[in-house]
Order: sequence, then C-alpha cells, then structure tokens
Amino acid sequence: MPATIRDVARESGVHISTVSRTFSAPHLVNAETRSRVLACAEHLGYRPNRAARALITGRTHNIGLIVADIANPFFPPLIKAAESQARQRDYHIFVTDTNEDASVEEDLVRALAKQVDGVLLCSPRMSNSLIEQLSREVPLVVVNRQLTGLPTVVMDVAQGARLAIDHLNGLGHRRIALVAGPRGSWTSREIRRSAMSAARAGDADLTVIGPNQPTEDGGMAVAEQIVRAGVTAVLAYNDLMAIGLIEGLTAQGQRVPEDVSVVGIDDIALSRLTRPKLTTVATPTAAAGRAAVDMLLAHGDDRRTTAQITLQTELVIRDSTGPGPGPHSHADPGGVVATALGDVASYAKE
Amino acid sequence: MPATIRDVARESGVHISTVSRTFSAPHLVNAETRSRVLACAEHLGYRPNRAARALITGRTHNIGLIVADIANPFFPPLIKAAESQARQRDYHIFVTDTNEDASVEEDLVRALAKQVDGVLLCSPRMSNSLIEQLSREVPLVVVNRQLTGLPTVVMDVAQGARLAIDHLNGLGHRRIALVAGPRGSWTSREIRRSAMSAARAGDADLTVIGPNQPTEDGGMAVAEQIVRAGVTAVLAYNDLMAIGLIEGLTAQGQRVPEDVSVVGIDDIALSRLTRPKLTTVATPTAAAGRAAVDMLLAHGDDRRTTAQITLQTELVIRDSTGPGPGPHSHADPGGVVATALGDVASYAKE
DNA sequence: GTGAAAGCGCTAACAC
DNA sequence: GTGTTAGCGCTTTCAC
Repeated sequence: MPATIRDVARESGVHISTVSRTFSAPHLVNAETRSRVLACAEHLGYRPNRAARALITGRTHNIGLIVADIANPFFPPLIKAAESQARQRDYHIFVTDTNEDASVEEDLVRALAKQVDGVLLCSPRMSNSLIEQLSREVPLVVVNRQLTGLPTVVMDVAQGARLAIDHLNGLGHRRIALVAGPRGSWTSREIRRSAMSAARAGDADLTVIGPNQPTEDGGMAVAEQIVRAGVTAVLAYNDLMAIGLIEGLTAQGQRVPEDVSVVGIDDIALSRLTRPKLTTVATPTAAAGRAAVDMLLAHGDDRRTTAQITLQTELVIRDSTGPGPGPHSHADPGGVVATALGDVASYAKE
Repeated sequence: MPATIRDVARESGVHISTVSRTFSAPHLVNAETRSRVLACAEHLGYRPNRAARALITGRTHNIGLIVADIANPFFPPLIKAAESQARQRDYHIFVTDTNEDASVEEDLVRALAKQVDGVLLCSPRMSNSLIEQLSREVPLVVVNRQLTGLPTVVMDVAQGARLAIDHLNGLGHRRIALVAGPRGSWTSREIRRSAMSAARAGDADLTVIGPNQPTEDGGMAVAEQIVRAGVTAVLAYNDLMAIGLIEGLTAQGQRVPEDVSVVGIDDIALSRLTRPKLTTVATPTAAAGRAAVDMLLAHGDDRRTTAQITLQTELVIRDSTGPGPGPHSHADPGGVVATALGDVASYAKE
C-alpha cells in the first residue's frame, strides 16, 4: 500500500494540509517544518497522487499526442522531442496513433480530453470545423496544419516545395510530377499550391498524382504512372514515398537520377541511408515537437495569444537529383535556408 | 464545464449511484432506466472522469511504456502495437524515453508508478536487482530481458544469432566478428553467448567488438576495427549498427558482401531499403508489444502465473552476405524458422 | 433495482 | 505558518 499524505502527516507531526503545501506551495511552509516533512516523505516513499490532485485542481499534468502513424519515421523524432520537453516540465505524454484514419481522430481527442490538460494534434486529417469544435472541449495545439484562431506549429513546406522545384528547374527539368500525400492533409495541399506556382514561374509543367497513402508502398505504387507521364523529375509528398518511388522506378528499369530525378520532403534519418541518397527538404520535426509542448503549456497563462509558429525548412541536395534535358541555370539554390516566419530561434534544429 | 455524473442524474431523474452503475455495472440497472440514463449522458456529452474513478478503484486504466530510444526504428512498431492493443482494451499508454541512459529508468518507473496500472519496461539497461525491487512497487512486464520471477517477453535472439552464424559459416566464413550492443543489454549478452557457441561448433573464430552504442554511428565507428581484425563476416547487434557499419566499410574501400559479409538483427523496415539490402534476423516486435500489454492486463487476474514468453525469430537472407574464403557447405539455413519456447501462436507476426 | 451515505487522496479557502 | 473544513467526481457498501 503506497503512503498517503496522511501517513506523512502522522509521521512528521503536522496536519495534512501542511504536507500538501510542502509539495504544492513550499514557500508557504516554514523551512524547518518543510525539511522535516520532506524527510518523512522520503522515508515513507511518499509520492503525491496525481489523480487526486487532478480531481481538485483540474490539471492532470498529462498531455495527449495524436499522430497519424507512430511507425512512420517522420513522427518518432517529433514524439521523442515532445516527450522530453514535457517531462522536463513535469508532464507526461499519452501517445496515440490514428492509423491514418480521420474518423478515429475525433474519438481519440474526446477519449483523452478528460485526462489531459491539452492535446497535440499532429497532421490531423479531419476537417477544420471539427478541429475548431474540439478545441472548445479541450485545449489543442495543431501541428502540421494552419488554422486561424488556434495555436499552430507548421513547417514552411511551401518554401520547401518552392526550393525543390527551383532546384529541379535549375537542373533543366521542365516536366515535373508532384506525388501528392493523403486526402485531408494540409501539408499536401500547401506543397501542391506552392509547387504549382513555382513550376509556373519557371516555365515548367507540373503533373499532380494523387492523393496517395504517405508510405513507401504508396510511392512504389505510382512508379508506373510516373513513367507513363513522361516526366524527368518528381517531387514527393515525403521521403518515405520518394524512397518507395525510387524502388518502383528501378523495378521499371529507370535509373535515378540519370533518367528521373526524385526529391523528397522531411529529411528522415532514412533518407541518408538509401542508395542513391535522397535529395530532400529538411523539416525540423524535433523543434516542432518542443514548440508544440511549449505552446500548449503557455496557453494556460494567457488565453488570448494563440501564437502560430512557422518553422523554416531547407533543401538538402544529395544524390537522387541530376541534370535534366533542358538548359541548366546555375543559380542552384542548394543548401540555401528558407526564410521563415515567427519566433523560431529557441526551437533550432538539434 | 464538462458534465458530471450529477448533471446526468438530475436530467434523467435518478440518483447518481444509478448513473454510476449504468457505466460501471450496467447489468445491475433496469434496462429501461439504463437507456434513459445513457440518452441523457449522450445528450450532455458526459464522459466518466477517470481520475475520480481511479481514486476510488485504484485502477487508472493507464499503462507506462519505457523504451531506450523512441527514435530508434526498432521501437516504433512495438510502441504502435502496444498502443493499439491497449486502446482496444480501453487503456491509454504513457510513452517515455530514457535516451539509452540506465540511470533515468528508475526515476521514470517511480514517476509513472502512481498513475498507471503497470509498466512495460522495454530493453532495460538497469540491473536485475533494481528491476526486481521496482516490481514490488508497480506491476512490471519486462521486454527484451529474461528475469526469473517476473513476466517477460523476449525474442529468441539466441536462436537468431545461431542461425546467422550458421549461415555465415555455411557460406565459408571462418573469421567472424560480433559487433556487440550497449552495456547492460541482456539481448547483447544473449547474442554473444549464442554466437560464441555457434562459432565454436562451426570451427570459426569469433572476435567480439564492443560494447557500442546501438546506433548507426555506433556501427560506423567500428568499421576500422573490423578491417583491422581481418574478418570476412560480421554479425551486428542490430540493423542500425549493421547499416552504419556497411556505410563505414564502404568508406574504407571495402565492398559488401564481396569483401565482407554483414548480418543485422531486428529486420527493421529500413533494412529492405538500403543497398545492399540487409541480411538480418527478423524479430517480431509488434507481437512483443501486443504480448506485453496482454500479460500486464492479465496479471491482475492471476498473480501467480508470471508467464515468460519467447517469440521466435527467423533469418532473412538478402544481399549483404555472400560467399567467404572457406569451403561452402550448402546446408544453408536460409529462411528457416527458429524453434521457439512458450505460447506464441496468438502473437504471430502481422 | 434504486437511494443514501461514506470516503478515495488531495487542495483551497478560511480561520487562528 | 499552520490547522480546520469542505469538497473535487466517482464507486461502493448497505438499506430498503
């Protein structure tokens, strides 16, 4: 049987409220009393019961984190960073996985709502209006989706997509495909919009293929369409799809980058390990995880500042892109860091 | 303000205890009353407060999951499977990361102890005696470590290591290196023990290198030692290290598998995507996650059956292993499934 | 089958 | 600075 506040009170000869204060408002307790209480608590192995505390304060010191797919390598660095940031502030994180299914997101948020102080919604597939509705039931921070009136953390994928298209264009590619992400993904829409306009500006054709599952298989599945489309370069929604696509293209007898150049997005750890090494747009996922936790916890202090932060992305040129058939402009934006909005200094990539 | 049991009682004209029963013991409530209460609850958006429930029942319906490194690709499939299995049984999972640091594991277990019904300790680096001590404070299921008297889920890595060494031996390799894992890892010791005996049985030399960080960098770092050791084949503690090692060997001008064969362990998703594709020992991580959750939740029913389950592993032969200088025996165990102990049928790999 | 009452472990006014 | 008191939302005896 674990020790309660009453055991500590008895042993240290004070009232339970003094014990309570020792833990929740130490400055209100005489230093001497405090150390005696602390000693007894230590000795009894006492730990405040968070459920009891939550019942009365209304704060659970728990955070919910909902991701589309834990096993998608994009998420673990985000989860890890969020967990670490939360723990540092004495919060614990419930991690849940929606299996890329928009319809379970709502249930998950509601199921979590009662036992957390807020929910980090990462890459939600549900509608904006539903998100807004849920935000009235539990504090929400939305990651990977822009939404007015709510605190959000997004990567500047528009800038990233532009850098990628410009890079391909600079290499002489004029017929480019965009392999889109899943339905309901804000990021995918954003990439599409930005890639379109960048392609137009560069006098290139952009063929959009999708929506698709944002997985390796999803990428592999479109290889044939890519070949049929007759493009010489591809921008994929994420690295996993890019890698699957390269796999698929290879199976179709296409060489990357000699026949087709491929660019991914995210710069997951994996992208440095495949052959050819993937050219990709790096997104600061760990920073996003930390920022999201900070925003959620700051939220309580001042309800009116619903900050929206945009984290910068950058193009990482590796081996999956090469010269295309068109004229090369050597204004190659390789390695150039995208401009970003908002206060990102403290969330620099590790 | 969220609806409480009292709101529902008022609206449906019954006493709060009837509402309580409707949710926690529905069979004790008149069918008609029940449906009326349910309707009101639905209408008010009532959800039982778990903290309040936990306070009185002592069961939180939460589980803690402690892993060495969320971002290590070995863990996400395990986390995902555990989370899914738990949620299906109406449990939520706190995920925490120790950063491969044995000293934080203890704190983490204790911090979690009060707000969970049990903890899944995955790949613990702490001592056996400390694990036993903690198991007296909170129900524990230990994954990736054998420990008498506690419920455990392990992969049969001994069998896996034997298959790997036999495979290399069959290919004619007689000078083999084992790249060990981190200090404190039961799995690493197990692999070592088994690889040693398999090598001896096959008249091969086994050089052990380590301990090492179980990461890509850790693998890359030993490439030079491998070359100096003059071995023709390597078994690595895990795929990540194997991949890093291949990277490092390539940088040293060695070809894989022509000059050196490399075998990994785990069969993470990544191992199919690198070039050469990795020969490896597949461990059923998702099954382990499910099994661990089941064992923890079953634990309550019958305290005396501290089951220990061992999940079978199998060798997956891909492209990172090839013929060595010695005589080939064509008794190649490729694809053969290892024998396993315990009841594993219901945890078959997905 | 339902109501009444007690209390899980803790915090938050409010006295003193 | 510390004790007293009244619950937080719920489950669980025990009556009826």
